[in-house]
Amino acid sequence: MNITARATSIKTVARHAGVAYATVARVVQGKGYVSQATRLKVEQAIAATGYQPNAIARSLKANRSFVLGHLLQSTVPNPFFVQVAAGAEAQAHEMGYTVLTYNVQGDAEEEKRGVETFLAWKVDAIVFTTPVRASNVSMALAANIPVVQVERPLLPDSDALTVNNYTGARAAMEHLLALGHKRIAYVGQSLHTFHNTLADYVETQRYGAYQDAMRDAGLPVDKWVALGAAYTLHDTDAKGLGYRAAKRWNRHADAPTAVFAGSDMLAAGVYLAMYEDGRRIPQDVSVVGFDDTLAAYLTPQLTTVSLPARELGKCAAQLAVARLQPERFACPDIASFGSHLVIRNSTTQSPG
Amino acid sequence: MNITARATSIKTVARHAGVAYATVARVVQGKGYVSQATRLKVEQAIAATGYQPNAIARSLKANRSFVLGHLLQSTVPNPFFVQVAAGAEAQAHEMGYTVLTYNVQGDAEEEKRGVETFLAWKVDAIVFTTPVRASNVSMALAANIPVVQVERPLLPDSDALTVNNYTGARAAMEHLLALGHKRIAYVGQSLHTFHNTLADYVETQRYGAYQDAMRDAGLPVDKWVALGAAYTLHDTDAKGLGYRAAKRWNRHADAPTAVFAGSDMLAAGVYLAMYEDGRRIPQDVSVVGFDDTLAAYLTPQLTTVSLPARELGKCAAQLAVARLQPERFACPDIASFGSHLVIRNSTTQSPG
DNA sequence: TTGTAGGCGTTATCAA
DNA sequence: TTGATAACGCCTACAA
Repeated sequence: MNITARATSIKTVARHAGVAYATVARVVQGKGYVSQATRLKVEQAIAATGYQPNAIARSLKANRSFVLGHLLQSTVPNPFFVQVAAGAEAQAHEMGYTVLTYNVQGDAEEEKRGVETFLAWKVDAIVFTTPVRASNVSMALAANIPVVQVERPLLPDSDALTVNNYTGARAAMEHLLALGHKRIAYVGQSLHTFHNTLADYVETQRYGAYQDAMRDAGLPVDKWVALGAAYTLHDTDAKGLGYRAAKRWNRHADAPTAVFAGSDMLAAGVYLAMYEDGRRIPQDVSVVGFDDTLAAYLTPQLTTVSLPARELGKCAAQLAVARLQPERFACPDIASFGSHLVIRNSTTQSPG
Repeated sequence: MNITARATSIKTVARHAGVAYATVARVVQGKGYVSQATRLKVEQAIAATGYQPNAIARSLKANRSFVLGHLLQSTVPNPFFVQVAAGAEAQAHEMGYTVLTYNVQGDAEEEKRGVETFLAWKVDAIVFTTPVRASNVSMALAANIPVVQVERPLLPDSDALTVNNYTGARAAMEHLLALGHKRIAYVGQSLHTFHNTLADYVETQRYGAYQDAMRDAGLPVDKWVALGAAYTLHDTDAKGLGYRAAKRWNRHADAPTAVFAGSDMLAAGVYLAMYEDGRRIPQDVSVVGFDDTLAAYLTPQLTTVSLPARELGKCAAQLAVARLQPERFACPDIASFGSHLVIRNSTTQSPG
């Protein structure tokens, strides 16, 4: 495998067709004057030599790569970010852009390497879904290219796509309350120890909706709450926070009749604990999840709050491109992301 | 946002330091003779200007990008390929390479665009996990760069990493047989209608293990079999083939006491059907899955066959790099991938 | 309508 | 030890 063998360039084609290579360039790009006869000659030469334009050279010259860099906070086990990525790719392709995806797996140093790689390769814009460390976002911004932060912005200085998690979470709570539940537990991601309202955006909304709903219903806000790691980055097992919290609650005679879990993965752990302790879902205890990732694969299928993952990705890509080519692409509506409750079979009337 | 603003180059640094730009290049690369004094001057200039080497220019010159292109057959809903991708990235980074990941989502045309993109960007090697269409693999091979096909090779002409699915599948069957099950059903991916032994590698092994085990045990091989789509690319719902097959089987008085599902996603569907029909897992019916993706999130936790997803990715990356730099990196052992049974809580003695 | 030539940011080969 | 310069493949004035 001779790695230094170069592919056929515009020059090879030109020699083959007996024209200057500027002529080949004109044919390839389809602009500028070229006579029918020479165009034909060149096209034949291109076919014969199997010429493919070199994007690297083109990008070096144009200072423009038509590539978007997409940093994913993690890809396993929570598939949410992967769904965002799929949306971003689809939208970008439609607009003539390519997306390079870099999985950070929750590691800020890895995220730094990702940003550096993207900057070295002169991507046209960078999307963070979601950023891990604020300084990495700063680094991207310093390159003076469009930056989009999806779902959990860490810095206020760039475009950000946030989802109203409150409405969906509140709807979930109202759903449980309407079913007559009074002892409703919450298990979710703990807030950052340092005070960063931007970073805590999502958790604050989910947990806040729980607190507000309970308070408004005249129910205790702090009695059944477990905060911790809602998404375990490296394991693939339901026996995390949700499992442990539910096991603990189940030891009480007046155990909760409903659990609102801050993620589907936590809900899966709650399922397991309930199964082990002989509490049936939904007859004995109702469960609501969040994210709609695992939900439809669980038995019974999980009532959960759905987020517009794919749309977020599409919007992020469109926003980045709109910043790059405002004359060609309109800025999408970035204020419209909501969450909504999907009622399946894990919730029912409170047993009393 | 002025997208044509160019970043500081080696020239800016040279001017800043009052040296020729070749000198800066020597400092940046750390090779060639540079006096202590000028090195210091240059380093200060680099810091002052915030210079970052331009990978595009470097790659154009060197005809070498230190980038691997990774085509993923799909990323949602089945997370298997994503796990492979994470392994490939980790290994590549260790060897000084970057991985660009391109999600194909099962679409052969999209895969074609992916290969074209990678070739245009002159990636050093291409990994298919797994290839969708043979001609796309051919296209990659035609560029005369290392090509690795992971798990389901479509062409025999390149490096391929395959997993012995038979041993794990056979172990699953022996497990069920040892538990006294006689009416064991199989639900899995249908074979290709066109005869391609390479493409059918995986399915043939899983289904073949079922058939062999049943035959060797003197049990009927064709009685409880459902073949179809084991991974639904676009939906996120358990109500697919596994669900439908189990619902159908459950209508018989002598319904199977065990189900061997060719994927965890199918097993999730089987769970749902059993739940709806009041058949308890594992007391009334045992279930075994394949892939170990959803398994630990299901209730009860699913006995399944685990594949070395991460290791496959790592090996694919190492293999590609070994082909590129045989003097620096050894070729990994590519013949050692096995599958193994992970016994959890979805299997028990046959009820009779 | 076509050809020539300069430059994008590097690296590498010569001279100086 | 340093500097000048020619590529790499492509694009684009400008000249012919």
